[in-house]
Amino acid sequence: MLADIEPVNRESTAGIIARQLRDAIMTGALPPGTQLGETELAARFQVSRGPLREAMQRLVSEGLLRSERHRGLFVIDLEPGDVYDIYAARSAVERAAAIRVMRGGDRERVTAVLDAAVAAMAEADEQDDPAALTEADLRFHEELIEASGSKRLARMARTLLIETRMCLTALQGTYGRNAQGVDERVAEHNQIIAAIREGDEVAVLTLLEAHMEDAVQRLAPGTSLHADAVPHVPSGTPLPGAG
Amino acid sequence: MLADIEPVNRESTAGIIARQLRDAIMTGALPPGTQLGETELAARFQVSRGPLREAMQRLVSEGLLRSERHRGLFVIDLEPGDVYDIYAARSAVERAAAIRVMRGGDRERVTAVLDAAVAAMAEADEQDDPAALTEADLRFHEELIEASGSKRLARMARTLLIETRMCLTALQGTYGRNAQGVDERVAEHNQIIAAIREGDEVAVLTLLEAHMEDAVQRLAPGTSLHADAVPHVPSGTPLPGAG
DNA sequence: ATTCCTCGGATTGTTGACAATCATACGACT
DNA sequence: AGTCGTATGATTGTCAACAATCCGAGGAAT
Repeated sequence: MLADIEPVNRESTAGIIARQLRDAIMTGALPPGTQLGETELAARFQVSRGPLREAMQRLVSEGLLRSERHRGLFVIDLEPGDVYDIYAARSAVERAAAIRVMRGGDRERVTAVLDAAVAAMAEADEQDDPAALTEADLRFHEELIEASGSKRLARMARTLLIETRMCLTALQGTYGRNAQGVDERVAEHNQIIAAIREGDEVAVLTLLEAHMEDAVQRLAPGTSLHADAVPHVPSGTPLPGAG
Repeated sequence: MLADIEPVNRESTAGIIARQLRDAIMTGALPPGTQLGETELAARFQVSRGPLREAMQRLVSEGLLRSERHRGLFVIDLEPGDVYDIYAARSAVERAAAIRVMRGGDRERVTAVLDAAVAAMAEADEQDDPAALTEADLRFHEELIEASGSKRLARMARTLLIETRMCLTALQGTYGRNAQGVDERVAEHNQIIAAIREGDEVAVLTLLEAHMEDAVQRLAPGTSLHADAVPHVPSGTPLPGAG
């Protein structure tokens, strides 16, 4: 059995660094608005500035970093309108993923994986671990998209889920949204799983859309996915970034 | 009146080169499978290999280039399954964009812009200019997404439209799909515009989905968006790349 | 004839140094 | 006192050289 022994080195340095940077942004180690000093980061990664810059350019094209010439690279600021934008995009991507899963996907395997994610959510809730809860929540959606088998949906979703987590950490201090809606969230996820298991595509899509709508409501009350296109919150007021 | 005079330089070299590379890939100047020699390209852009490599890393993260360590960067090969993947993703993105346009978008302005694109299509058809026809077709969809005002949908669509054009140029020699379906295509676009003008969201979405489905049918007959998840065409058979 | 090994050219990966630009603090002038 | 101009330190942008790896040609051995 010499299966899956092909990956020898085969990952570029830029790719490795880019992944670590994504993690740092996602977890809040690099809060929105932070400038990424090249010298310092390069020293931390133990590489020179060249590979580091290449990695950062990847994140620029993903929209996670914003580039100002001769000034530096900064973690993007999430303005209120972005919350809507992110969830609208996610809604589109996850809908497409769900469709693909329902038509020809291995529904049994999918529901098993998703069940595990929801179980982890409940577990995290019992232990009052909001970080683990968020992680499990996002894993649910990540697995759903992974199950679609679409390279492009997966790539788009990766960035969107990072931004989602950025929103959550940016807003979790503002609103005390802790134990409040978790039962509801778990229930919504379970309903989606049930619909997948039963093969009811319309129900899956409906539940998924409602779930995304609820998520936006929880994060930015009054800002509906179904409201006017770009809900005109006063722009230029970035969400809280660093501590 | 000192409006919109802010953009002085403010675009990184990597950004400029990346844009040109995207164009080259889109137009087929860099066909699928082509290796991008750094020395040669750097000389052509009149820069050193540093900025060029940074630009190429952007395209890697967009999925337009594939990186093989110590071997080089290559334009991605489009396999049959990718045609389906691309159109499924486009369908999701454009659907979301259409929703946003229908809810709070300036429908009058949008329809005007889209009308212009369709007019360009008809014009190109009369003059037997398939390249211009494709360009106008893609412009239609690009404008629709632009009108949604969503940064993220626009970013995702940009890559998808490039890949769409890659598919078209890869297959246009194979199938003689020239004058055959253009009337149908123009008609479909016009129907979408009409539905937008009338404010009939359901009709817009239905027509859009049908339009994407037809597009796949025209490109890869037998491969439906609605068929089994990843239609199992024999993998490892890339679409024709270079001449 | 085929296989294996070795060597040389060519390309990629990485680095440190240099040039250009920006931000800030300080001082001069109105 | 306030504003402008200047100098200095720090950071980014760019480059050319060096190291590591890969690919193909050629030859030797079986």
